[in-house]
Amino acid sequence: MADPLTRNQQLVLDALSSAERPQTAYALLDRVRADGIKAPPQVYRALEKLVAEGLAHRIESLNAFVACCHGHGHCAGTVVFMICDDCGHVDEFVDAALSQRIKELSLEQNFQPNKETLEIRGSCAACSA
Amino acid sequence: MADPLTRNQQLVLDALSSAERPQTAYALLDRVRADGIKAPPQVYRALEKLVAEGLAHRIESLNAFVACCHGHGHCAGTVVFMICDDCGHVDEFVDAALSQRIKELSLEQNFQPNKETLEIRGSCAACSA
DNA sequence: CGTTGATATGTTATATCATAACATTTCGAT
DNA sequence: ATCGAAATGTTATGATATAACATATCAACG
Repeated sequence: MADPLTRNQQLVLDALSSAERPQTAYALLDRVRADGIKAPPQVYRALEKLVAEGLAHRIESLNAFVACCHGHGHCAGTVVFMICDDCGHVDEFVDAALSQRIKELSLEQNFQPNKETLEIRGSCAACSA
Repeated sequence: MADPLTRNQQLVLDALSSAERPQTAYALLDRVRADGIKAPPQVYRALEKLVAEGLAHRIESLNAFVACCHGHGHCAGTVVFMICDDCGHVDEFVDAALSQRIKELSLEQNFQPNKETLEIRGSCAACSA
């Protein structure tokens, strides 16, 4: 089910996990160059696997990636990202009511959902205080 | 409030409105070249204004744009896009319950939302039948 | 009018994000 | 040991987006 990570995948995941904020593929490349990774495809391939395994998420509105805060496996429901445009911090939630309403909406439309993206941009509690 | 559109803005909006599917900025550029628009910044500027006015939306997960199906002004609540990955069709909704839950979630976190992105990718009724 | 200031436009160049294509290596299963 | 699948390395290029600056348009004011 969850394949063990290869060297490159682990390096990219470590770089992502140790970052405070979402990282673009090229920012990650800079962080793993010292480990011998030299070109974008190597990073994108690792990210593809990490995202498929649920260990990382792509933030569409930033063209960047974050490590999944749950550390392993897939989340049960639609993942909500709250993204602070001031400090860059991202919080990740799953809300049952929200997930349920999205499922209902899809059903009403006879739409077969495959992947949902929900990103809230704004100011976090600390920055808007 | 709603400024009248300039020539370039109107050209880009027309190109977007007459398209069946989301259009990238470069696809739009191809569609308005005959009208004398020659370079990406001209398209991106027009799009920026159209999105600000609520006449168009950016689909983050596609890096593409659609004309707002309501034709004018801003939508009351979080806009939900259902995007068919088979035929490319996009439907746009606003759902009160969903919008309300997103507002509540933000409040719970003391997060000041500025912009929400909710995109559901999958197969539409026609394509999944 | 004619000037002025704000906004839009035109243009070039370049930054940033992402993948195609193909050669090589690694490694588990037989 | 060999074979095949998967991962990796590498080069090149495609696709998306914006910086920077020059020019033009146009409404408001004296």
